[in-house]
Amino acid sequence: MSRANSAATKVTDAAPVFAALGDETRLRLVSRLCVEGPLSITSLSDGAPVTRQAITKHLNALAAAGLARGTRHGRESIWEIEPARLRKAQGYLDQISDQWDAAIGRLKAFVEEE
Amino acid sequence: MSRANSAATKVTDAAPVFAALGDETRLRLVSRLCVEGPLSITSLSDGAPVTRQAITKHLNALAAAGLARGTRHGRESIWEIEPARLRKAQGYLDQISDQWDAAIGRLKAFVEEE
DNA sequence: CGTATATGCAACCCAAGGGTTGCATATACG
DNA sequence: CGTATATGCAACCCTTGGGTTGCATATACG
Repeated sequence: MSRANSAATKVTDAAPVFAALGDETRLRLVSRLCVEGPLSITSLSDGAPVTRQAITKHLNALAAAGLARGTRHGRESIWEIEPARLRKAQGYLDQISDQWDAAIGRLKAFVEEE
Repeated sequence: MSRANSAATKVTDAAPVFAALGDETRLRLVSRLCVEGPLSITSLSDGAPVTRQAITKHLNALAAAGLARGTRHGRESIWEIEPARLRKAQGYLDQISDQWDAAIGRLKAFVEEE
């Protein structure tokens, strides 16, 4: 089942990425940025149940995890998704489920061997 | 790119799952359970840099996220992975990256239309 | 039955994280 | 130039979460 699974990174490296995705507000930001493309901070704050400052903090958290990137254009800073890290997160989950598949395979082989 | 993507769940539902995976200790537990199969708490604690109680807490956190399940056998409780949730987490990431792909597609179409 | 092993429960500690308010700063625009 | 808009910075609050220690409980085993 594993998709093109390039990096053979240590699985535990994924923790910060998952942690970044593990917040509803941030996940919603990621989703919006994916769907609507690059947006300014105020745009992202519109309709959000929290303050603009909170949004800023979350964006910085996403940036720290390498999931998003913001650049200043004039008086507003535009944020966009960093797709590479998203792919990498998928790779991590694939690694884990591959391990699980392999374990199932070994178990089945062991049982049938009896 | 999207794999067999069954559930059309709200993306934000994924947050608790990612949050559960967003801790190095827990991610290591998940990995070990995938590779080595069902294990007892003390087995999982052996070699870990933290206390058995800490491991127990993390296992309960994984259980709360639906990622693992423990059943008591005699005097020890054996923990195993709940693969369904793992698949679901993959589905979430697929949803997000699909959205991103779609956005790219639209952008490209828009540019070429000019 | 007595002891060692495997967990569970509970209280407690402390740092991190999400959220807010208030104010400063910088850029667009008439 | 003056004003409105878009952000940045910093201090502060409070809850959550990871981790620990101490003790109770239950089961395997000689």
